[in-house]
Parts: sequence; C-alpha cells; structure tokens
Amino acid sequence: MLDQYKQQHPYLVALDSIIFGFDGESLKVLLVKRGVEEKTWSLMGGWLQPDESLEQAASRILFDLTGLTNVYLEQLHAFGNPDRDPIVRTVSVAYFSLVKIADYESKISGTFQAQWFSIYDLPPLLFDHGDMVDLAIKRLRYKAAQHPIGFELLNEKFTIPQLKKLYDAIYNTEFDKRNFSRKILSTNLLIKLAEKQKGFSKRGAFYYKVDTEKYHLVADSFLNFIPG
Amino acid sequence: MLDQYKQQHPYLVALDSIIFGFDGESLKVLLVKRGVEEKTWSLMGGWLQPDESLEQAASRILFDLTGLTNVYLEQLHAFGNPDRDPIVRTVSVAYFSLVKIADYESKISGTFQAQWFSIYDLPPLLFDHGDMVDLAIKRLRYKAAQHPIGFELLNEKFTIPQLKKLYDAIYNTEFDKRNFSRKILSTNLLIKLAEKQKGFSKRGAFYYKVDTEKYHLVADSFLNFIPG
DNA sequence: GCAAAAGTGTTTATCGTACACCCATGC
DNA sequence: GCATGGGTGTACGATAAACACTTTTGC
Repeated sequence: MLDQYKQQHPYLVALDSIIFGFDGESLKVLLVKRGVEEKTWSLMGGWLQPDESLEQAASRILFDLTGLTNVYLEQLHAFGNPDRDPIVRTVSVAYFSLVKIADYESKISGTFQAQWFSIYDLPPLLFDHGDMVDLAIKRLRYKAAQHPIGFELLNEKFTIPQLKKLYDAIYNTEFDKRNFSRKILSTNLLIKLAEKQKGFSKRGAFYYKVDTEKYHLVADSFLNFIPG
Repeated sequence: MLDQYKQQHPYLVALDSIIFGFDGESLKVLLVKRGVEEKTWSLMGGWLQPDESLEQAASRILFDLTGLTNVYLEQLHAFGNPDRDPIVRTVSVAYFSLVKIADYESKISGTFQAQWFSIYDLPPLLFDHGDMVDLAIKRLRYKAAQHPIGFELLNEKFTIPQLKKLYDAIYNTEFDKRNFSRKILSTNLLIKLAEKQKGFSKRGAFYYKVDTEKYHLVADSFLNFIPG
C-alpha cells in the first residue's frame, strides 16, 4: 500500500435505514431496539462488510429485519459528525426505503424487537437518528411530489381512495378527491382492474395496479405528480 | 470499546468535490492532477480527519484548492463500491459546490495542477469520478429547476442576459429571453441596480443583485424556477 | 329507504408559451 | 445611420383549483 494511504485514519462505516410503511391511515417508520442501547429506539442498522457495496449492505440489513427483497431503496445522506456515536467514530450512510407493510407483517422474523411508529408520534431516538428521520420525511415529500413512488407503499392492487389517503398522510393535508383522481389518472400509469374492493365501503372501489412498463419509463422524469 | 465495535472492519473515508464554475459561456468543472495517478485528471479530494465532520472536511479540501470560503456546498452521494479504489477500500463522500469563477481565479494557489473543463468535453477521470460528475450534473439540473441556486455561480452583480446564458448552459438549451426574464423577475429575488454593464454591448444591460434576505427565506421551498 | 363512501363535470383563474417590435448606444 | 444586443407586451392554450351532485349497495 502506498504511503499516502498508510498515514490515513480508518473509520467504521455503518448503514442505517429509515423504513417507511403505510397502514391505510398514517405514514409509519419502523424502529428497533438493538444491541448497545437496549432502552432506546433506533433505526435498523448494521456495519459495512468488506465485500459489499453500500447499497448491497443497506439491502442486506433491510432483509435481515424484514425478510423483504426488491424494495424501494434510495441513499439519503451520509452522516459523519465526529461525536455522533460517542463510543467510536463512525460514518453512517443512511438509506430510506418504502415497503408494503402487509408483506412485511407476514415475513417478519422474531430476532429483533421492532415496532411501527407514526411519523407524527416518534419516541426519542439513538444518536442522530432523529435527524435522519426528519431528513427522510423531507426527502420523501420532495420526491413524491414529482415522482410516482407512492405506489411502493401500497399493495399491488389498490384503490384510488387508498392512494389518496396515502398522499394525505405523506403531506399531512387533505387533497380534493376529484382533482386528485383526475391528476393521478391523467398520468396513464394506472390500470383499472375489473375487481372491486369488498367489505370496506358499501359501494366498493375499483382496484388499480401500476403499469410497470410505463412506470419505469417515467421513473426518472418530472411529473408534477401531486396537487397543492 | 465494546466487542461489537471491535469485530468490525474500518475503512478509509475520502471526500471528493465536483466544483462547478461558469465563465460566461459554458458550465465548467474544476479538475486536478494529483498524487497517485499523476497522468489522470481527477476531482479534487482528500481524506477525512479525526476531528472533522464530513462537511467541514469537504470545505477544508475546497479551500486548499481554491482559497475560497463561504461557497455553496451540498452533499451529493456516498460512493462505496468495494473495488472503486483498486489500492485500498475507500468510501468516498462526494460534494458538489458552486463557485464564482472570477473569485477563484484571483485566489488560486499554485500547489495543484488544476484546470476548468466544459461539462460537455471532459477528459477520462480517475476511479468512479466520471460517475460522480454525471450525478452532480443531474443533481444541479434537478435542483436549479426549483431552487434559485444559479446565482452562486455568478458575481455579486450580474445582468439578466448573463443569468440566462448560465441557465442555457446548465440545461444545454436556449430559453426565450422574454419568458425567462419575466419568470426570474416574478420571484422578486432580484434587486435592480442603477449601474449598467459597460463594454459588452452598446446599450449596456442593467446589473442586478440577489435580495439576500428573501433568498434565504425561500432557499428551501419549491419555486418552479425555470421555463421549459 | 337511508347512510356511507365512490365516482364524476364545470367554471374560473392562473400560468406557460409562443411570438415581434422598439430602444439605447458605440462605432 | 446602422448594427448589436437589451428590453418589453400580448394573445392563446393548458393546467390548477374550487366546488356539488348522483350512484351504488349493505344494512
């Protein structure tokens, strides 16, 4: 190894995940109690291993907790204040992910003590994890306003009223249902199914699914997706 | 130190900066030739020191090259593929910054071999620095479309035609000057000065400056800043 | 038949876009 | 007086926003 490398200080590199879910009513974050600080809620996290990329590591850690693969995962920010972890200097790369809460519930292992918390009612969090969650919420709002990522939080089949409730929850507001459905449908990203939702309302709402092909085509472009 | 920390592998943590400048005609990136690979152009970078935050380190490294402080600096992305640096595993946190090219030119030290390159005519770059630049350009376009950050690339006093040329360069297009100036002025972020630019055109264009107070107020909100 | 949620249409204001002419000045 | 870039106004179409009634069906 060259001298200029040898003189440098190495640091531990961690990954922490802000895992968002939607239970039909409010936007939630999955928190755990783990290792060092068993009394404090924290984000799910872990260490970077020698053979992994950052994204692979975040993905592995997410799988360890939820059993889920193929979930929406995006790098949020790297946090590296010298004293953020009081025991040893650690740089943490935070990722946020959007999961279908129903899938999670059926697959969870009992290894971790984990619980969903409303984003408007969070407990005190370990280290700078509170900052991470705040930033993740901001980023989610920023991104969902222009990219159709909300679907990632719903089941494959969903109704327009469910989608509206999700966006109401994300933005902590109430969108007009007529304008909302017009705008969403005008993207042509949704395919109407023959089936209706049963049991929730008397009339029943039609299910829709995402047109995956079109979705991938526009995933990177600006859509001005949301009213308001 | 607790056992769970001791078992972990530490890594070197680097910072790399995509430094954007505007020379009045085209958008440029500042590249250097440095240390290990003296034949290859690379981004300006350095190592994280024990007492610094990531942002402080990026700021210090930027100062070492340009002599500039108080420049626009934003974290771009953390890059950590296992083989991105073939000599030793390194996680690099990339920052992008917007500098006033005239300030830079007056302050540059001779320590580094540095050169501005048009973003449309870049040489081959070290490691994954090409990816970093690509992502930074994407982010700059994304951000400048909704936040008034373009000013960071111009002198304190600038004309509307200069500002339009900058946005033309960022988006590699040609905006309509009438719509452009209407939209920019409608934000009320610019203060018209009495002074006119001399020597460039016969008539001379009025100088403007940013209303710093208003600028800080809206720095975080969506402005739909740009035509097209 | 009534309560509860689903679904749909119209009007108005605002904004985006396309487009062309006059102005001020240096030479 | 003419060439060069600076500065402005208007008309049209598209999109956003506000707003209310009808439909379906389980009970």
